[in-house]
Order: sequence, then C-alpha cells, then structure tokens
Amino acid sequence: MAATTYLPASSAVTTDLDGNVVGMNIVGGYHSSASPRSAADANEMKYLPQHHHNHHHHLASSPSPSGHAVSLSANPWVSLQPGADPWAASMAGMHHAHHHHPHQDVKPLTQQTQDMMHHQRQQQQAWHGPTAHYNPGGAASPLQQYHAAMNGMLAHHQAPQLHHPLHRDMQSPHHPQHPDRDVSGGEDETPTSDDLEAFAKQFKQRRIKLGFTQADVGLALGTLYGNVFSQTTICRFEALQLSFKNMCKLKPLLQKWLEEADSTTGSPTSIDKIAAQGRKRKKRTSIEVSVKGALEQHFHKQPKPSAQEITSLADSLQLEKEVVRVWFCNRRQKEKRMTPPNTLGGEMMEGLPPGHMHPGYGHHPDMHGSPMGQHSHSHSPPMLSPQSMGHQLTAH
DNA sequence: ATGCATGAGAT
DNA sequence: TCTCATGCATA
Repeated sequence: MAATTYLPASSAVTTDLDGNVVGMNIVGGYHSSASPRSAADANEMKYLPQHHHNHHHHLASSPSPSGHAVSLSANPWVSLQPGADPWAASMAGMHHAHHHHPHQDVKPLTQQTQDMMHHQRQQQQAWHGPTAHYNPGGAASPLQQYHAAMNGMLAHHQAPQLHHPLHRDMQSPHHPQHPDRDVSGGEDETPTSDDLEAFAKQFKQRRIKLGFTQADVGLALGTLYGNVFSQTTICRFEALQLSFKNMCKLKPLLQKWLEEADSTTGSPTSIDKIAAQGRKRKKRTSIEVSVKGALEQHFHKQPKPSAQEITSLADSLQLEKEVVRVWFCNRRQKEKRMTPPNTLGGEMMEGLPPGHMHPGYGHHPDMHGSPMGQHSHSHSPPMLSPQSMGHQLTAH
C-alpha cells in the first residue's frame, strides 16, 4: 500500500567499521537523536506540510546548511567566515534577496551549468562543497596533496565550466575549434557518446583497481572541486544512466579525479563515509508491479498525460496524484538517459515483431533539446544487462 | 544498482 | 507544470 508517511530524516552519525566518526547532523530546526538508521523506519512521523523555517543555522557549529559540521580538515571553501555560510556567500553574488529554502539540498548549484551553456549570463559561479570531506588515503591521500598544492589559489571560482554550448549536433566531432585559449591542460571538446562510454568504462575499472568506492569518488570530487556527489551519481555515470549533457558535465571532473588518484600511488584503502542528510522526505512509495504495468501501458499511449488524466489515473490506481505525476516525470527522464530502458512494462503491445520500435531511442520526432544523438553503432556492454532487466520485470 | 523524491529553472 | 540534475532510501 502506498504508505505516505514521511521520514524524519534519520541517520545522523555514522560510525563505521573503522570507528570513524562522523558527522552530526543538525538541520533545519531539529536534529535527530544519534540513532542508527533503524530509527527511521521505526519512527514514522507525519510530515508537516508547513514549511516553517525558522532561520536555520546561525550556529557556529553548522557551517553549512547541509548540516555537516565539518571538522575533519581545513577546507578553503568551507572555511568561510563563521556566521556566513558558504551558501549565502556564493549565492549572494548571484541571487538577490530571494529567500532560500530552509532545508536546501546538498547540491551547490546545478541547473546553472545548463543555463550557462545556453547563454552564459554569469560567469561567476562558485560551486561550494558544503559537505565535509575526508581524505581517502589516510595520511597522504592524493587528494590532500593536491589540496595542499593549490592551497592558495582557487579562492573563488574554479568551476568545471563547460564552455561551449554543445546543443544538438554534438555528434559531429569535427571542427577542432580553437586549440588555444583553453584552459588548464584539460582538453575537452564535447565528447561523443562513444567517448563517454569508453571513458566511463575505463573510469570504473581504474577506480576499482585503485580501491575506491563510488561513494569515495563522490566525496573526493567535493574535496577537489567543492562539488560533492553521491554514490548514486557516480554509479549512474559509470552505467551511462545520465543524460548526455550531464555525462559531459561530469566527465571532466571525474577525469581530473582519476588523474590525481592514480598518479598518486599512495595508500588507497580508507573507507568511511559521511551519511546523513536530515530533512523530512516523503517515504518512498512502493508501487506494486501490477500497477507499474498499468502505468507503463499508459506511458506508451501518453507519455505526457494531462493533469486531468493523471488525476483519474491516479484515482483508478489508488495512488496519490502526486505519485503518479512524479512517476511519469521519472519515466520520461529514463527515456532520455544514454542507456534507455527496455520499454517493457508488464506486457505491452502484443503481436509486435521483435526488433522494432525502440520507444526511447531510434528516432524521436521531437528530440530537440534532448541529450545526445543516439549513436550509430555497436555498443553492447554498457547496455542494459539481463540482470537489471530482470529487476524491472521481476521487481519485488 | 535503482525507485521514488525534491527543487531550481524554464515554459 | 515540466525538465533536469541529483540523491535518500531501499532492494
């Protein structure tokens, strides 16, 4: 049954096998008790629709809205004046008096990159890593060294900007553009889908050999660029489950990390993580398989149902309208990933000669701003594995 | 590894 | 209200 309870945002401290710490989580206005995740499940408190937000952190102990009371190391980005959180600082430059949300997510800036790509209006965007960072290498991790090396600079800006609008047509890698004027030794003209595919592959391999987890990388990026990413994102990158554009954006970052990581032959075996992100988040509603099938079916008919359709559909399926709406949004996004889903719901159209019609692929009459152009040839490995497929169909 | 969710920006 | 980037929570 679609449970609609909301999580209080549990986990605060994560002590791990190593006994590493870490992170107390003080957010918004309340802080969960230092109870292990199980508390989250046990505690099902109803969500307060009221986004009351008393001015968050004016506490010296919470340097960032993310709630991560950093204390592991001195970080040029984080070490902004106390009282003035990095967010306010960076945002101030671009935003106006626009009030923020009390609970903001941990992502620094996002969409702006995209925005920037279309028409750069602002060139000053600092991606601050609100989160703490640890160092994956114990005493002298590659990251830390790197850090020390460029300690003075990069006080402001150093965004992994994707100069160049790559709009559609990114499939044609001709035109070397201008070899000069570029930046810090990291050439990156818009890569092709195949480039990305190859890179992702290589990246994953190197990463594993170096002994880093996806989560490690995510945090490391934060240390390097002030841009933290989750295990999820790294995972999706490796699996090419992001939009082409997003892949392009992340590639340089990961590439940079990779360089640092393997160039520094050090001791890579440190595993600790900082978890906890506190806030009230709606509990993940589990949609039954049969229902999913129905949704899939409708999706084929109408990928973009109107509000009304959603409402009635939600009604007939006994789901919240919002859940249905979001489902469609997510479903659409899936279609736009580099590795499209196997458009099969529960049964789909019958009597169709196999080997045809790829809903999210081949040729969309309206593939405008959509990511990448479907590459032409063979890519077999990175496609959906029978494994993941099984999940889709078998589900729980 | 992925499903459902959140939020900023664009429409 | 949609899109897109991203991630918590979960299987």
